[in-house]
Amino acid sequence: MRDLSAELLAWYDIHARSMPWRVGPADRKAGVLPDPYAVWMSEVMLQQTTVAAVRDYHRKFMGLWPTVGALAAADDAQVMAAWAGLGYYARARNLLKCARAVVSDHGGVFPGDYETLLTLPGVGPYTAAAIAAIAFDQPETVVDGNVERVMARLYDIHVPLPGSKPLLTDRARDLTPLARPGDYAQAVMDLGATICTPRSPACGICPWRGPCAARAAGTVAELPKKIPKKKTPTRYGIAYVVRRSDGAWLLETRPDSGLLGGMLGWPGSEWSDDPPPAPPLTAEWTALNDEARHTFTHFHLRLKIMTATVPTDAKPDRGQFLSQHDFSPAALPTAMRKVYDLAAATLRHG
DNA sequence: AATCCGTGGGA
DNA sequence: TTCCCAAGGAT
Repeated sequence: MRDLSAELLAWYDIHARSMPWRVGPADRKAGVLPDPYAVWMSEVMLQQTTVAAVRDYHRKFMGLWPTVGALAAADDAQVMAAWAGLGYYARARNLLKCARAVVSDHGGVFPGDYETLLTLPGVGPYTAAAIAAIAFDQPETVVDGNVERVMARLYDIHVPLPGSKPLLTDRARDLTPLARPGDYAQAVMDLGATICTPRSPACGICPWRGPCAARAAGTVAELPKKIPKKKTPTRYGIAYVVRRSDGAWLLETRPDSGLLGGMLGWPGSEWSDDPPPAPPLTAEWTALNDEARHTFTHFHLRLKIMTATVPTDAKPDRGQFLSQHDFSPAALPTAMRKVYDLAAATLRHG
């Protein structure tokens, strides 16, 4: 078989995407490797998340916590607030766990081998391989969504995902070169992100157009096959936005596990499959006409919003008041921020 | 093994 | 509007 990796690396030398946490192919050839901490940070943020969304967050985190030691010593709530809006909040909790494990178990230095990386919280097969290859030039094979798509097409594999993952991983591993493994890992992903895209791939300018089996078979557009997913249900709930007369907001920190775990949010009802009953007519509550709508990975959410203003000696059963000074809507996950955006207009007072 | 877990952009 | 999708991991 021809050395496909050489053709891809030649393409990468010209077309590599530039990112703040990356070291370009020219510098890498001169022996320069990126900061493992910055690479790890980028890889965790990039899990199921677009490069465009990650850029600002990566810059913010590296500015606030420039080293793994600084992050390990950070306040949990500040890290969660900084992550707000990026999604998949278990990543933020594991980010802290991982930083503290690196400090306590590895002397504050990121391990460079796949097996050890795999033991760290929030670091799975993909991320361990990515850090080992990109930050330490170890010949590990990254298999993300891009690589799965590229392999399925290159070898015209019609077995649907996720069942085909082991097969696609084997193919990807066979292609991984011993030379320039870090560049190669980034090259395959760049190819998938810019040429071998899910819709309307640019096969005409693909460095692998010659050996691509799906292109020869005319099946590129239908690959990779995937198990169809069921449609997302809708759930309903009520959010209570309570403001004290001194301007403080009533908020609660959600439990560490589950949806929006560890994040700040409004007290509210459970979210159920049935629309909530009409609110009882009382003088104290204001029911907003608009409801907050938000779509999570696996369900749509519609939240009725009830607002109230209470005196400074009010004693809430749930949550705690955050002063105007301490509260920022930017610290809320998006679903909760949407509630704030709708409620705040009715709760502006001196 | 299958399910859970966010978000924003694009077709 | 609706659906798909993006550098997955934990349970």
